[in-house]
Amino acid sequence: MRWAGAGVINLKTKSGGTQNSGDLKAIFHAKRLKCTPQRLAVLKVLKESGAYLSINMLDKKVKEMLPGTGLATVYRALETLEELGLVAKVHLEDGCHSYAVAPEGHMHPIVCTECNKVIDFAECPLGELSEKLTQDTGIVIQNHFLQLFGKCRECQA
Amino acid sequence: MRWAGAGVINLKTKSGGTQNSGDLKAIFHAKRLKCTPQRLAVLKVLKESGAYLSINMLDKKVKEMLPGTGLATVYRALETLEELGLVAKVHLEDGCHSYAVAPEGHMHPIVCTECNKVIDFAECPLGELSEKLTQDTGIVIQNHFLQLFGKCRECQA
DNA sequence: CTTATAATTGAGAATCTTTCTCAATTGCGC
DNA sequence: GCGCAATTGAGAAAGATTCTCAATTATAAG
Repeated sequence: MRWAGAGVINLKTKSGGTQNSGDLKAIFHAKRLKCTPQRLAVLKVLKESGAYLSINMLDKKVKEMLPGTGLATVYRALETLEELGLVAKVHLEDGCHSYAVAPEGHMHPIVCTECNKVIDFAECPLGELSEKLTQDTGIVIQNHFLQLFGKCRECQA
Repeated sequence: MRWAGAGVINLKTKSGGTQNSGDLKAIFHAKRLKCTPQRLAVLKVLKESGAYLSINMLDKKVKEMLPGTGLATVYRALETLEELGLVAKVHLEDGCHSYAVAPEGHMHPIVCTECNKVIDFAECPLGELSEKLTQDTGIVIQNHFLQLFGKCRECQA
């Protein structure tokens, strides 16, 4: 079994957005989705972690927070939360999918290769570049995917 | 079954590097790896495609070129070719892994979201940004992953 | 050109990941 | 509270990837 996030506990690097429970309800209800304890638990685990967590790590932590939660529900919750823009999915280098709380605004993550902690930054260099590339190549750039990898302060020790 | 590369045939957008058969042999032998027809077939399929191909598409095309080749061998060949830096693995948005010939030098791909054709560009904006981010955050940036998505000229019609 | 050897392969089994099915449950508008 | 549609849990099913092992093969050495 492969999983990311081993040993990552409550780094709280990300604020995880500023929605309070009422905001969240509204976000769900706006799309006729129910605000269920399972979905909230998945989001809470991600918020408290501040790191990219793999499905398996998430499943484990969600079961601790809300015993009885099924793996399929974790998958479904992540799908829903991603559609709502509340969590972001990434592809770690080993091919394992992981998830983190989605940052607010247009940001990109720096992922610590040791502890999977995430720090987002806003200086996206792709706006200008995209225009230039469109001019040069004729390709209409629609989207981009950018992640940086590095070693965070704590893990440099 | 999901697969990328549907209907992508011989776009020849990428040169696929300049190794001739002798160079390739040397590359393999330098790491005590054998230059087998299966490995060459996988590389050839990718070179002739110029697009990101999923495992299943690759398997299909390799079997056409070299009947009898097993799926496990395609997986193993890709692993080997990736270690040698000859092919690049990507994560398409649906989570499906795909592979393309690795570009020469430091480049990033623009992937057409319609046909999966790949065009690489060299204007990587992350050198300076990485330094700045390291100064700002203390994180030592080691690596980055960048892909652009768009619609190529042909697919805009 | 043989031969010996270690790397590689094919086939299917095994494992892991993700999705699906369906009856039972539960949030939420009324 | 009631009723209904959305959601859940559990396990089955499907899909993706890796493993096992006997048979084959590329390669270096003679």
